[in-house]
Amino acid sequence: MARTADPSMRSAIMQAARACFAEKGYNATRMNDIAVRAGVAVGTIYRYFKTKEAVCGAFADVSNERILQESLPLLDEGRFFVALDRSTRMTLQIMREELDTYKLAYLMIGFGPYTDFKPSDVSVAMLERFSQSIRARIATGECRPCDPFVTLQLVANLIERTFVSYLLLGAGDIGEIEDAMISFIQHALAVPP
Amino acid sequence: MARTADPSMRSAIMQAARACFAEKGYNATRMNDIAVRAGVAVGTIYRYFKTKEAVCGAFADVSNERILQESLPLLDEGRFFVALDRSTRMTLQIMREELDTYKLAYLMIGFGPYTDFKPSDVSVAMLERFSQSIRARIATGECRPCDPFVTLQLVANLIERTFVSYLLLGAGDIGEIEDAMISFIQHALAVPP
Amino acid sequence: MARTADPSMRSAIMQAARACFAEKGYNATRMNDIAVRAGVAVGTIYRYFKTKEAVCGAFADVSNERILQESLPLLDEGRFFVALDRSTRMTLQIMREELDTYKLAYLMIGFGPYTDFKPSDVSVAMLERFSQSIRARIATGECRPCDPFVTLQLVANLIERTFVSYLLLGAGDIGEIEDAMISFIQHALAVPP
Amino acid sequence: MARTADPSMRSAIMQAARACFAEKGYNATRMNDIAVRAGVAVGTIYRYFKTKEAVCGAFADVSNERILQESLPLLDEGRFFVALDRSTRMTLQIMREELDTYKLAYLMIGFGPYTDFKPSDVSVAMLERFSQSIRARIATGECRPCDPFVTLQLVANLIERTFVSYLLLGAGDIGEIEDAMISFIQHALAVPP
DNA sequence: GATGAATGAGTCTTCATTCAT
DNA sequence: TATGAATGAAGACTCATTCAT
Repeated sequence: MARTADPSMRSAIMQAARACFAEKGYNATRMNDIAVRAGVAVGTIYRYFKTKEAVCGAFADVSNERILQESLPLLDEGRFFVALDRSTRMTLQIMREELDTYKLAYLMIGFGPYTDFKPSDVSVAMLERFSQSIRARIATGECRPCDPFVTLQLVANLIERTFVSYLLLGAGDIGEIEDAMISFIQHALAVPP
Repeated sequence: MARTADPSMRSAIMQAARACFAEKGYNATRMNDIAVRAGVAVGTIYRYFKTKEAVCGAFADVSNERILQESLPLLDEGRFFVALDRSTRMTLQIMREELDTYKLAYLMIGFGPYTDFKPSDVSVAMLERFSQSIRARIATGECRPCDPFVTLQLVANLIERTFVSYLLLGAGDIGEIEDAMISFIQHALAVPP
Repeated sequence: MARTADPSMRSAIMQAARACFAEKGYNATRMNDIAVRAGVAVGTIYRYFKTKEAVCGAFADVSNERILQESLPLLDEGRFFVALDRSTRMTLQIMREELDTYKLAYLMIGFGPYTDFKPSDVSVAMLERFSQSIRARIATGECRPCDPFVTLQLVANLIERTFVSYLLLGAGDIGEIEDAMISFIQHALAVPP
Repeated sequence: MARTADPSMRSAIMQAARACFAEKGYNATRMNDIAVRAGVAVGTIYRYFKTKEAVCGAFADVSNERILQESLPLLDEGRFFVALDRSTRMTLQIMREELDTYKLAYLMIGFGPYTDFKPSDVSVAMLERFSQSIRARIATGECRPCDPFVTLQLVANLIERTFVSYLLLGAGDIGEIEDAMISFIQHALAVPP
């Protein structure tokens, strides 16, 4: 048999690409940069991705899995007003840790004609899972009546854009306005205690 | 060299560039595309802009002047709860009309290393002007106590990101969630009537 | 290294290569195409041939054996005028059946610097064998006096080039001009009956 | 006005390309080789030709104009038997002088899938012009009855292929068999004097 | 000043070849 | 021995920029 295909190679290349794109942007990243960083030859990248664009495109459904797994449960625990606080903080924490992923996602917005960009299924799934949590809180009267799906989009937009302003676009340390943002969300959603 | 002679030609080139960038993205736009659209020769662009990046950079201070002129006054008129509604709707309307401008602003995010991007002075000026309006509402007790500047950033982020999702990224017609967003903002800021 | 082990594999590879080259030309044929067609792995080709050029080079002595075996005897049978007809028709028939072989031979002409191409020994041998046949016909007075070797080259050139025009280059069905060609050769060589 | 387009540049590039292709073959010729030989930059070639293949393709209707202008008239002068001699010698002389052109034409045969190759209009036109000459000779009884168009194809094939064997493929000096070829053609066509 | 033909450095991509398994 | 994943040199092509007119 031949040298066996290393199943981790595709993701190793993606990880290298993510780092390069996040560091220098799509344009300034050379296929060779990715290859060097991944510790493979240029040609190898092309066994796994048809073009440079395809490498970037592979990040389209960048996973929000961690937010789903770690932030969501917090939304169900304890009083809603407090749960919003905890869940939001955890979300920001995860985003901070996955900085490159979010840099990349934003990078991709500017990447081509906008029509190419579609919110990934994962995000929609995430919103739907969160929706159930909100629905329950509405039922208990802790959350003001609203369309949970739409409202969660608004919250997600708010968090994401603020995160981007601060951590990606260098407006400062997000910690400075974290409290204000949480308070904003709490008042927008929760019936004050 | 730059800012030479005919200032109307400079802005004609910028307008052509904005349209091209918005249509195809920065990467896919050729200097020649801009030239053709502007009805000039490629060489001419170089009398007004040093490089292609410089053409894009000229949009950095993309004007929020209309929002300042048209949305802000509405925030001061009538009851705060209602004023928020009117002002937000007007803001969205302006953004809809200036679609290319916002496309471009988002395009620039993905443009290069993120550190290059700085929120424009105009935006800061805008937030400061709005802040005074909020401060007055806090004084009258119509707005819950908060740091006006930070809070307005949050509102701006929420509106902008939601606008982008819907109008630029094609998630649907923003009209569908306009009411929900306004309600969200009202509850986040205003002491309910 | 070369001519290793299984000789049937070597010829299987050559057959696959011939088909590929004839179909797509030398340039457009990938080593992988040949491998797939031969049902072996790319690496295997390299156990039998040092390089891609070597695969092509192996066709240099493309066999004219069939023409020798099947067309030549016809040239000796019966009256020369008629023999020319039968022998030429048989030659064309064989060429038709060995289309790929001739495609390949022509392909090789365009292959590299022309100096690389040498008429194969087999062809020379063929011409020499035919020469004897012609010499005999000159002796009987059926063929006009000429240098048999040179004259046969001319006949071969005529047949080959015409065959190529019609069957390879798609000028039409060679049957349309087969009679004219035979008549042409008959008049050029034979003393009319 | 800008630097004016040099109308001779396209043909200068083609001439350089012809020389390179004839010298090293299509494969071994680099776009840069052509550029250097033509005394232009690589990019300039691409203003006149879309691809490397296109440069080669531009030779498809390589002109037989000289043969038409210089060999044809000889076919009408004097007795047919002699005219065939003179016309053929002139044709070979022209081909000798236009060696690169013919090298290229043969090179192109091996270039791609054969179906792409079409005899150029010029060639067909040439055959048709020659046909009239032959028709006249048939009328006078100097040429044996035949389909002039088809027969001329045969003659052209014979000359071309023999020329290629000798001058391009290095079988020797065509002068060695020139007499034999002319005699061959004379007997094939002309009623002996 | 305006033009647009020419430039050529820079990069993505290909694919013959190698070699660990 | 056969395999085919990995390699990386090599080259076609692009396109921002220049500059002769």
